[in-house]
Amino acid sequence: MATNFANQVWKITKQIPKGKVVTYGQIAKKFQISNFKFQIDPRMIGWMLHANRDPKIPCHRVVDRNGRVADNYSFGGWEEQVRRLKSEGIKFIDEMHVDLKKYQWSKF
DNA sequence: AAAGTGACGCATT
DNA sequence: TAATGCGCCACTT
Repeated sequence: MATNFANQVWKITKQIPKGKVVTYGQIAKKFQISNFKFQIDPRMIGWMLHANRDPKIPCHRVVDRNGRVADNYSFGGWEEQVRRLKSEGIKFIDEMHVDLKKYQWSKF
């Protein structure tokens, strides 16, 4: 940990505004247009967050491209992730899907 | 030091 | 429309 790559992931994740979400693909894409010469896979993004499970990082604001939360969420399962998102004002289409049209952070 | 593992995404079948 | 396969690289053991 504390690799350059991990730091970037965390940095980006921390920048996600409250009440917004981003997809793994978005983050991966950002690496492509950034300094990174490597081709970054969406998998690695989630992998980093899961492997490090740092409480300081709002990883509940990261969902997949369908707006679905991670079923293997580290801090108490996906229901905990849903609970956190709801407490930020995010509404859910169904039990596990957020409304990406409304809440996706498109600042990238 | 090497191998296994993985919160995804896209193209193809 | 749903299911399957592959790509890709850091992290853990």
